[in-house]
Amino acid sequence: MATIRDIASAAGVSVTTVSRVLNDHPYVSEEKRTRVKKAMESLGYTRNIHAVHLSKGFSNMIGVVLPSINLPYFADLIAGIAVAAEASGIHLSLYQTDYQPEKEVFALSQLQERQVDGLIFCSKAISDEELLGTKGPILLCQHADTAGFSSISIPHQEAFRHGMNYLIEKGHEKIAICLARKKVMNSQVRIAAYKEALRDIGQPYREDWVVEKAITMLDGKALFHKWKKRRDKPTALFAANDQVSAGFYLEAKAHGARIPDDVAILSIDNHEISRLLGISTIDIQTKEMGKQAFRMLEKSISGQPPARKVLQYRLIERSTV
Amino acid sequence: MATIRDIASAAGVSVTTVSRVLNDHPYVSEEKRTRVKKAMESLGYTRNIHAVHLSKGFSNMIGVVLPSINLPYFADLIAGIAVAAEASGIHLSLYQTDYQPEKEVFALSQLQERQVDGLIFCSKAISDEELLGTKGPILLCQHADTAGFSSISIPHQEAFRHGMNYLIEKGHEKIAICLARKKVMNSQVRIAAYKEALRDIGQPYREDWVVEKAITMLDGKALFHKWKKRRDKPTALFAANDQVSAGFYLEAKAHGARIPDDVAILSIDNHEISRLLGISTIDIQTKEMGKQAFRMLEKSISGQPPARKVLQYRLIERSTV
DNA sequence: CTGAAAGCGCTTACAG
DNA sequence: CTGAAAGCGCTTACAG
Repeated sequence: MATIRDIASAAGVSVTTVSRVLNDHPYVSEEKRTRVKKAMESLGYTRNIHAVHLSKGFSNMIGVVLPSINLPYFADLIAGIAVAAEASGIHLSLYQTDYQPEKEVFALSQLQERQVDGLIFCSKAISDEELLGTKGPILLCQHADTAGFSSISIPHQEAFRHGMNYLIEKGHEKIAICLARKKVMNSQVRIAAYKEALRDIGQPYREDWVVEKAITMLDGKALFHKWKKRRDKPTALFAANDQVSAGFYLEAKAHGARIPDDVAILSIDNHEISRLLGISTIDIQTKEMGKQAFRMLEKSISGQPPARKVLQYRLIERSTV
Repeated sequence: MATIRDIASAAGVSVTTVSRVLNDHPYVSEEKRTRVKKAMESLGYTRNIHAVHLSKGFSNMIGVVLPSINLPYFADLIAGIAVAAEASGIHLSLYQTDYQPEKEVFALSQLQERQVDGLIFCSKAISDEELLGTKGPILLCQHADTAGFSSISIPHQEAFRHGMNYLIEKGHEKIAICLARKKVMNSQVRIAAYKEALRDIGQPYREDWVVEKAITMLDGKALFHKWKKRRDKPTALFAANDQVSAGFYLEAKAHGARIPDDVAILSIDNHEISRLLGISTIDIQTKEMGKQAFRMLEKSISGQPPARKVLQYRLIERSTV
């Protein structure tokens, strides 16, 4: 492998000059520039980026931490991040955690080691303190209790409450909800909003009406059968993601249930599937959040102080409520 | 930032010893090892990975080149790659190309610069020659005409032909097909299989029965309306992906069309949605291909010669044909 | 078990 | 416009 030293001697210039040519610096005579370019050409030179990184102290690469890119929400989020990163010439390194805290800690260590210039946490299992404990630019795509790092989020509690109110206005009092994972923060605030809404209309909180691990369409499908078997049926289902409501909806239709008469469906996401099926949902601008997340991280990297941003949600009425 | 030099002097040992501790080398006395660890602890030492990379000459990172991670097929593929990479302690860097050749060329340049130790092309727009022209381990998840780099693929032509035969056996002669992008190789071989099958049953090839840019569920939905308006209707639709057939199917159902009586539907992928809707499809083991792709690339990186692998497909009969 | 020293391949003040 | 030299922070024969 040819190095800039080889190029320098082949072109009869100093390594400094070669470096200048490489970095499009001005102050290189046309003549030397061409000589250097020719030498690079004939020796098949390619820069060793690791040396550049070591020398410069950064890598133009950021890390994206997420449970799995195989879930529509995260796929959207990362698509947004990717668009913005691309525009800035920054590359993405992926850290799939599968919700395991130690994987998140690992990503943090990569930041410490300067493998990446910054980290976007699309979701997290570790505590805010652990995030704070590591120096380096971090952005969280989720509500943060602590200051000290940047965050961007949707007011999930308000949004969920809004959805509940909407269902209540439409005459529902017996409402079941579906969440992905109870322990994660977004679920916690949704449960809080749920309880609050029930209290307001004087309905009891029923543990068995809070369904967990509802993630895929197949989960939604299974849910329909559980719903059907109940004696005391909820009249509305509020799902934390469109996949679940789509599965439920399709299975319900297949078994002759009337939506929304037999059971109303509302969900969160506004993915293509909800549009296609006409499912009412709450749009949470996931891709846009990804874009803005990147830009905020970029600012942190360039030394600006932590910031917080909250995006707006929007209830989209279709035909399932 | 503390360096190993700082640690060395704080612990009263040489940098060599510090490096040995860092890399879990044997041949370090317990006593020095503890002294070094203490020093690292108290100085808050974190290794600079760029120096390691420069020194070692590799980065334990591979690049994955794909049009967009936002498409189910690629999401599956990368999920498979990620699982296998994780198991080997290798990290993933993403290159989203949006089908632009120059983005692929860029990924190639990253390989040259040793940013990544190898590259997996999940799909490609550039020619085999361009791939061959760059040294370094490359794996293509697609049929390769040329030897010189590794590849893993599904026999798409055979699979498509198999699907055509299946439809024909079921009595269909008027078959329309849907593809994502005509220019890509997979589409080309599918069109070839399509023509061949038509020739065998003495049907003319009709350009207007080859639908392009069919990618999402919404595309499928729109397609149903186009189908409905035709006088001379195909009796079967063979779509290159489950999303399209799902959109078509759902819209057909919504408008009272009978499947498969009015129009049969077959697709390729075997994603969750096809299972949910009972759509007949051809399973192409996308995730498994991702896993194996990684392992093959790993072998190339460790110096083994290029290899080719072909995976099997499987037609899954459900209720739409 | 230990360390001095060379090397990985760039960038960047500094001096001219 | 140009170059000699120091520096980025590790790893790794080599010699002991």
